[in-house]
Order: sequence, then structure tokens, then C-alpha cells
Amino acid sequence: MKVALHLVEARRTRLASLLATHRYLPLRQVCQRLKISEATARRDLKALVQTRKVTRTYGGALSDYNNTFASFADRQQKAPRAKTRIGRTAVSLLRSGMTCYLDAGTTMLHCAEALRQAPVENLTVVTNNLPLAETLAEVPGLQVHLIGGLLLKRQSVLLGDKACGSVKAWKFDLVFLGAEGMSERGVFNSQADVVSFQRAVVGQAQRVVLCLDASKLGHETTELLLPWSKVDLLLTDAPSKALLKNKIALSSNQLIDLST
Amino acid sequence: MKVALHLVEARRTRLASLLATHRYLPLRQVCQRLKISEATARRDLKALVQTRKVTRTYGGALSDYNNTFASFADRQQKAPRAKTRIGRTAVSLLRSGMTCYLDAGTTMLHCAEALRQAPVENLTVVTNNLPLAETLAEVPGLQVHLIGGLLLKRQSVLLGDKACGSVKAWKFDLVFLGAEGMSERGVFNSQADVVSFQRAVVGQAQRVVLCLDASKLGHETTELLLPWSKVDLLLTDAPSKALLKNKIALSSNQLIDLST
DNA sequence: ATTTATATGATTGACTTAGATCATATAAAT
DNA sequence: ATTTATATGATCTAAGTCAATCATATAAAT
Repeated sequence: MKVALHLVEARRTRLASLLATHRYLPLRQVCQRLKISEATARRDLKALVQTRKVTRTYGGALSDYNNTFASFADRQQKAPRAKTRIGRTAVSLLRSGMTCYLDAGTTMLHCAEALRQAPVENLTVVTNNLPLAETLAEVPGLQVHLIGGLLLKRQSVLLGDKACGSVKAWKFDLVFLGAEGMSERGVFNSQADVVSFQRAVVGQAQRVVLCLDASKLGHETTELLLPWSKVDLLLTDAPSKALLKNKIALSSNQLIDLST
Repeated sequence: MKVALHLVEARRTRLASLLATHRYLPLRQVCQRLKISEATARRDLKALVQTRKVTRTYGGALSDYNNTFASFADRQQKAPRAKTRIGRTAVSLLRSGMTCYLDAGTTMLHCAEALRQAPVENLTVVTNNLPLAETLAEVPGLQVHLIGGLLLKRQSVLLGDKACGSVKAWKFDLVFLGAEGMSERGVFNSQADVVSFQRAVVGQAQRVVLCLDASKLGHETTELLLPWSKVDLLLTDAPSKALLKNKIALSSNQLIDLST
């Protein structure tokens, strides 16, 4: 019988991470562990193959080890659907020949994933995020540049004075930034070194796009990254009503509402 | 019919490394690649399973090398012992407070591995090699910097004009370089973009150390990286005699001979 | 509330793989 | 040189896997 969509997704996510930890599972084991029939197991695997998370073998399936950095983190987090949508919309802003900057953070990993699935010709992507760079490195027709800097173990991100300096050599048509919170005053992050780097990037940008899912609404943290006046575009799944309730008033061309 | 034992062993070794690079192979492909019958393929796989090099799946086999990049590269390459020794010696040149550059290449991965196992306090390591940076990112008391630049998919290396420019912001106490060949005239590499980047690094170096195992002796490729006059130190397992035979004459303080 | 769409498990037949057995050629032992 | 041991490929049967089809229960859409 038909079953709720979110349950299906949850099961497939679980299957993917099950495979990620086991590297390989025979079909039989997939059935047992998830308590589903062979038919459903096959269908789930087929779906995961289409999203490139898994490789089918005769009699089982392999985790696609490459993506595990990115997509493993993906699954653990909240609002993955909203982020996927934000990612797709962000990619739709890109045009051939552009130079863009992609920030660190899980939302931006979704942009990278969207870009991998629907590549833009002759695009130059700059980032300070290693997993993101590695995700995009394989995409044909794309130039991936890493900003140099101090490697932060936990976040796999490059930062520091050297990184801020390196950014000066660039001009970005589009800059996509993530953040931890947004409120009436603007957009917030908590790490000072991250913020100063993001500011350096904004300094080289023609157009600044913020990508924030609805869960960020109403949070203020230690550092004000940018006031709304410096944000050219906000991509969010938060409905306009909720924004207004938080006294975030943006002009219509300053906002793309993905709440529908 | 019965076949020489050493041939069998060679074939199985080849199969193991074939699997290591492909991660998974269906039985059919094993037969095709090694040009053997199904029966023999099954027997070979069974043997590799017993020595724990491989895991059988229904219809194929998985490599059991749970590899990190580094340890996998290790096995694939020639002269791993020599490179390990070179790596250890290179690390012994490092002192607390220094800033050093580590080049890309397998020999340098051994340096990184050696450094991970015997960390040097308060050391700044700069590199353009992603796997190397990732290897060292976890080491406590170490600052790892990546040079920014264009990401080359195949080698996981950062290069290009931007990279050469970024290097100018550094001063290195020690620079460790690898190369593809050495002869009377000096040290050689084949990729022009690699060489121009290495030259940029050398320009910022107090002291330049070349790390070349004996297999590189006598090879000249397209690009002359450096003449011997610009090499401050050579770390090699090639015996002095062999160097002299190739008309490489270095002063005693210009050479560390690891051939013993 | 009713209709539509679909996710599921069962079944079936074609195909693939596994493992055992066997004849044979040839390496290794004597 | 002769004998022994064994690595190989062919063949055959049992068991496993796959893709397609179908009835059905239930989520979504209206």
C-alpha cells in the first residue's frame, strides 16, 4: 500500500547511510535491516542510484564513497528539502561565463550538488570549502578555484589573513553566502574569523545573494555579518508573512520566496 | 593445465591491485581483464579472501584495503620503503617555529605521513596538495595552509597564475620538492604548469631540498626544474656511486645518502 | 467525502552465479 | 626420465537474482 512520502524519504536516507557505513550490502541484508520486501529494496536502491549516492552491483549495492563527505553531512541536518530547493534556485541565477563565489556551510553544499546535476557551461567557481571544491572538481566545463588560507580541521574550510588577502585578487559576478541567523537588523554569524572573511568576499562582489532556510529566522548571534541594505538578494523558504513578523522588510526584487 | 606458481601469484597480486583501484569488480570483468575462466577467477578470489585482501560478494568482489588516500597510494607505487626513509629524513630537518613548504607527489605524502607520526611543535606547513593537507590537518601543534589556485581534478593539486601569485605572500625556511627525474643537468619535471609553480615556491625559499628516490636517476623529461647549483640538499636512496656514474657531482653537505 | 495517484509486496519466468565434479596438461618432485 | 601433484577450463545442477506485472491499501489531491 501507499505510504507517506516522508517515510519513504526517511527510509532511503537511512539506507544510504547504512550503506555508507557498511560500504557494501547484499540485497537480502537491505531487506532484513529495513524490513522491506525485495521489490521495495530494489526500488529504493534504484532511486539512490539516480541521485548518485549508491552503485548497484549484482546482488547488492555499494556506497558511493566519494560523496560521503558532503552527502553524509547533508543527511544529518535539518531542512534538507528547503536547502535543496534553495540550491537549485541559486544555480538558476548562474550564467555561462560568470565567476561566482560559493560560501562554506551545508546550504552551499546543496548548491554544489545542484550545480553538479545541472552544470553551467564555462563557469568559474571560487570557494574556501574543501568538500565543496572536491564535489565540483569532477564537473566538466567548470573551473574550480580554492582560496588559499589556514586549514581549519573541523570545518574543512580555509580562512585567516592570508585567505582575506587572496580574495582581493578576484572579482565576483555573484557571491552566495550562508549564515547562522537573520533578524530585523540583518544577517548573523558567530565566528569572527568567518565573518571577516565573508566581508572580504563581499568587498569583491557585484551582487551578494544570501541563502538562508527558514530555521534561521529570528536568530541573532554574536557577529552582524551584513545589514539588509547590503544584501542584494535573499533566497529563503520562509514565507513573506513570517519575514514581516520578524520585521524583515525587503523589496520584491530583493527576495525570492520559496515557501510555496 | 598446471601453471608455474610464480605466475599464479603474480596474477593474484595483479587482481588485488586491480580491485584496489576499482573498489569493486563483477566476476565477469575479472575474467575479461585477466583473461581467465570463471573457475579460475573464483579460485583466485577465494585465495585473496583467505589472505584478507578481498571480500567476496555475490557476483563479484570488493577490495579490502580500507584505504586512506595515502596508504592506498603507498601500495601502488614503486620504492615505498625508500620513500618512507626519505620522508623520515626530511622530517628530521624540521625545527619548532619553522615554516616549510611540502610539494605534491607521492614522496611528499610520505613526508606528511612521517610528520603525522612524529609531529614537530609549532610548525607551519604550506602545500598545494589537498590529500596532504587533509592528512596533516588532524595533527596537533601544526598549522596547515593551502595555497589557493585552480583545482586540478586528477592530481588534487592547486596550480595556475593565482597560485603562483599567492606564493609571493610567503617566506619558507625549508622547501621540499619532488620531481620526475634527475641527471647531470639537474632536476626534471614534465608538466609546465607544475614547474612554473615550483619555481615560484623556490623563489621564496631559504633552503631548497629535493626528495628523489633512486628510480628517478638518469631520467630527463621536458622541463628542467632546477640545475644542481640551486639545490641546497638532495635526499635520495641512490648510492653515491650511482650518482657519480650519472655525472651528478654534489658536495658532501649538499647530499644525504640513504642507500645504506 | 470522493477521487486519483502511488507505494508496496507477491508472483512469475528468464537469466546469472555458485559450487562440485572431471579430464587434462604441465609444473614440481623424485 | 619418471612419477606425482596441481592449476586450469568445461560441464552440469542447484540456488540466487532481476525485471515485469498485478492486486491492494492508503496517501494526496480535489
